[in-house]
Amino acid sequence: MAQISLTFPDGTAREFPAGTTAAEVAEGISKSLAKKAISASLDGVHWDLQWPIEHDGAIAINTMQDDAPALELIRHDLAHIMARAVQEIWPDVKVTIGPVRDFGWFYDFDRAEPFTPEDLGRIETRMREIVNAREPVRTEIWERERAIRHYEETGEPYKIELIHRIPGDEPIRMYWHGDWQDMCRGPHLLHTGQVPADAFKLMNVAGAFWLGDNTRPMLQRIYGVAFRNRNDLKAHLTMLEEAAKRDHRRLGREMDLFHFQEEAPGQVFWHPNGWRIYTTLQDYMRRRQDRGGYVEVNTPQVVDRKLWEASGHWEKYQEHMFIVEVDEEHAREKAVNALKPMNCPCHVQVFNQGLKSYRDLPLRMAEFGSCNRYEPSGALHGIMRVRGFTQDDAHIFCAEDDIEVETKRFIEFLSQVYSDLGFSAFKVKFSDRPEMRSGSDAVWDKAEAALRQATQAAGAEFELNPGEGAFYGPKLEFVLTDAIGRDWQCGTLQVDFVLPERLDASYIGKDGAKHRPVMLHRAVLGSFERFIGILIESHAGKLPFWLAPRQVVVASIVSDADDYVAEVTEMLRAAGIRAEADTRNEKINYKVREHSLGKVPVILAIGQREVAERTVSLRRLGEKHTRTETLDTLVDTLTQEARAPDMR
RNA sequence: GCUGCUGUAGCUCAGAGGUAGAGCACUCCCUUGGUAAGGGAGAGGUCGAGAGUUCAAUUCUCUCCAGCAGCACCA
Repeated sequence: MAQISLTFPDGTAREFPAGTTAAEVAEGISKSLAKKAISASLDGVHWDLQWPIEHDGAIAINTMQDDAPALELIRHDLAHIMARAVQEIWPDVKVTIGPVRDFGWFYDFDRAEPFTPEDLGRIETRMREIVNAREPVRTEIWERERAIRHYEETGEPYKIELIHRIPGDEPIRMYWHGDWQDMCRGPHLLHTGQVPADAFKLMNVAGAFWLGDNTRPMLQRIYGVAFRNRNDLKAHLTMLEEAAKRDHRRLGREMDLFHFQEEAPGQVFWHPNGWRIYTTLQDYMRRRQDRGGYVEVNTPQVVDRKLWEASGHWEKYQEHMFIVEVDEEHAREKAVNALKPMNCPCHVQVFNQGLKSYRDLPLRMAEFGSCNRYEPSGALHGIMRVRGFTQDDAHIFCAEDDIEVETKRFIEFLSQVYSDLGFSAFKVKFSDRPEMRSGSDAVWDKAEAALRQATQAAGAEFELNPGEGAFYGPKLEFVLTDAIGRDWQCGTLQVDFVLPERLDASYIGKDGAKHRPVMLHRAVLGSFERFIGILIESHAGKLPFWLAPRQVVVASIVSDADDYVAEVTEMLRAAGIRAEADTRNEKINYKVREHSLGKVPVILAIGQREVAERTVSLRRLGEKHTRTETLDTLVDTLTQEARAPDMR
């Protein structure tokens, strides 16, 4: 029999007969290791202990101490165990797929009746029984035809469809958890008892389209989370509770920032406190932009459909625009307008006024552009995804040769802003051509190459997001994360050779001839609404002093201090601090609690002592101790802190 | 938009086929209290909207609207 050589992590190598399983390799090292083994890593591939090894390679045996493989196996085996439990309870349920994801797994089922919360309890109980029964897991490779015949007999149409989607050269692998069979790539554990019985939990049920395709049937997806031990599970559940407290929708109410109501779904009613954040952020952005070489414009809200037809948006996004029909008595035809869903076509109109020369380029045209989009009802989410919003939008009209330097310049600009606002880490995604698109393949080749090259030149690391580009060009997405780990696109940079063509933008080059400019669509915050949502969640409402809507509350301890409280408040206001007096007939404990919950960064308490000494007792949000300060130092420190990062 | 769930006072929630309750918040009174809830009294609801069943609907049924979770979408 042929021999193979396996190298272990410590560098030693040993010979084994070809076809030896990873379990046998572990056995060969030591009995105790074999007992603890859960899987192997073979040349970086996660390898089932039951799989035979046919070639030389580097091998490591994994135990439950190895985080990544342990969690993957626990979660993946639980997906199968859950599906088995479901089919044991309801034999007519059809199974589909069940991958590992985030902190657990999900499995999609086809069942006529909805799963109820009580059903989840039943499933979970049955799962525990299966785990405690320590049933063996075994695996086989099957002929494609045999697998199809099997699923025809057992009535599993989704599995048959999956088989047809597996490339012809890939083996069809079957797994059994006890007697229950599922087609699966693996790897898996050796028996169900290796899954910790007290470290998983079924979370919720939701609909999900089969194969992610909204023209296919909707299945029921059950989500679960699982960890290596009970404490990790508990920690995760606690984390979710904490995250819920940071939800911007909740904090928006508690801090009195904004509200929504039925009459304007997806549109924000900003309250004074919330609007303060908004305008402070906008003032900051405007200063940054002014200094970043942008010019600011403002363009119409209601624009004739002809412009949207010309830009190509009408064809692709008509369904998602707010249409405004104007029925003029004497007009021969109804005028059909749309609320602008984005600003770019209008910016081209500004660009097109008068002849432009190459000397005018690059022209960086910015607008705090209010847009309206009829977003699908299911997409709305607090102020993060809305139907009315304002972008910190800009279009850079430039020559093709400028793309690289402008991209680099933009990434630097964005990084500066993000770091000012407390986001040092963010993801970058590169999205290339989608199926539905404008422009020839040659133009797309050019645009993608230019953006890719420029991004690499700027030293930005990105992950690829295939097919996710805008219809007119490839894009970079700058992604931030909310309180419970959901990603949101904020900044973006899009290279566009299409719109200038469609809307006939041109400039006179050095050679005296007409040329097409390239447009770079870009936003840093994305929308003020979404970005403020992210800001609130990432700070848990405790915004930095310069952004806090209410910066200081001056609270009286006794009513004899009221006049002095008014004096201090007035003094702070005169210095540009957002200060309020609280002279209500309440105890200081009460006032401290209320304003702490309201996330006011500084509370000044004033009693007889402070009045007599002309000082204040200063308490910062989240801190227990207080300190006494004179009025001069107070105004000094606070005005310092109130300065925006770009003014320091 | 799709699947499921939810909608009762400003907020968080309880409730039952016979036209409603708590805590907090609010108003007033007492209290002048030193850093996360002092005491008392009062006011506050077309039970999301419409239709149906019923002697009677906030409660049951249907439709619509909005919200939540996920999916799909995101120029």
